Amino acid sequence: MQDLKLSKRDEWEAMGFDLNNCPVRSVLDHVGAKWTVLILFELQNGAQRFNALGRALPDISKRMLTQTLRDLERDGMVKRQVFDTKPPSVAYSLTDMGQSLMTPLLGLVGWAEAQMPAVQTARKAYDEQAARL
Amino acid sequence: MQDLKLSKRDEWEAMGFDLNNCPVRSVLDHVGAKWTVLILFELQNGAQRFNALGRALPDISKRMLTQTLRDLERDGMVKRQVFDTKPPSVAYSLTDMGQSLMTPLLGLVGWAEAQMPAVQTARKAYDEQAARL
DNA sequence: CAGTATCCCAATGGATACTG
DNA sequence: CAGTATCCATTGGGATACTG
Repeated sequence: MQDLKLSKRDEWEAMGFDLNNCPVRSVLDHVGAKWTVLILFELQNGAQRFNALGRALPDISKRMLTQTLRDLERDGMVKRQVFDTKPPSVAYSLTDMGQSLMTPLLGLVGWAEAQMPAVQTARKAYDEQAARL
Repeated sequence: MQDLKLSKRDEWEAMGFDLNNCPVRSVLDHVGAKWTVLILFELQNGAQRFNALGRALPDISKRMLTQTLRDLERDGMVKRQVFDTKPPSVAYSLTDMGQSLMTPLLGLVGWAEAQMPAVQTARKAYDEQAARL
């Protein structure tokens, strides 16, 4: 109980908690990224090749497709498999971890879809109120 | 079955789906924002005043605290209540919708905490592999 | 096919100073 | 106390062109 007077910031620092290197944040960042969730959902249908993914996603550039896939691969959500054919062929698929992420992610997305009418109502009310000033 | 040949992009457009105005994305954006989740968790402890929130959060600026709270208020997650005292006093609290978001959000955060060791292992392996090239 | 390499712009968010 | 107002650095991400 020696930290009774510490602020939350100090507590966190004492625990080695660092916002800029927070594991939870690194996952939330995936969710916040523009294409990650779309790619994850697409990969749920099974392994997909690079260009197939690109075609399935609305308006994603090769640049962002590569980058997002690399980020997911680095964190162990996606597996990249190169086949030594020519022309080259590369397949992307969900790892077990990536697959297990889908459960909480679907929870969040489901909530978002369910609440969407309420959100839009709230937003409209807020904006109209703001416009009146 | 007339859309058998349509790409996913075309399907989505046909359904009026627009990435830049997608309700699901607008929720995911909250999750991806730097301070939202921290604020939401803090508000779970009950209503909090502006400066109290600021003190509870590690290194958030007034600017970002205001902005994040406004974003949440606009979407109906947070309620802002002004007391006409002087000096002025303002209390922020979770709405029912905001409270109901905590369930799927806790699911995601819990998953992130549980997977964090695996993520760090994957990341280290990936980085070492990359360094070897 | 499956990427890289560049360039560039818009948005995010931090620092600081000021206010009713 | 609870904010605004400004300015500025970093980042995210789109467009385009090129490559093994």
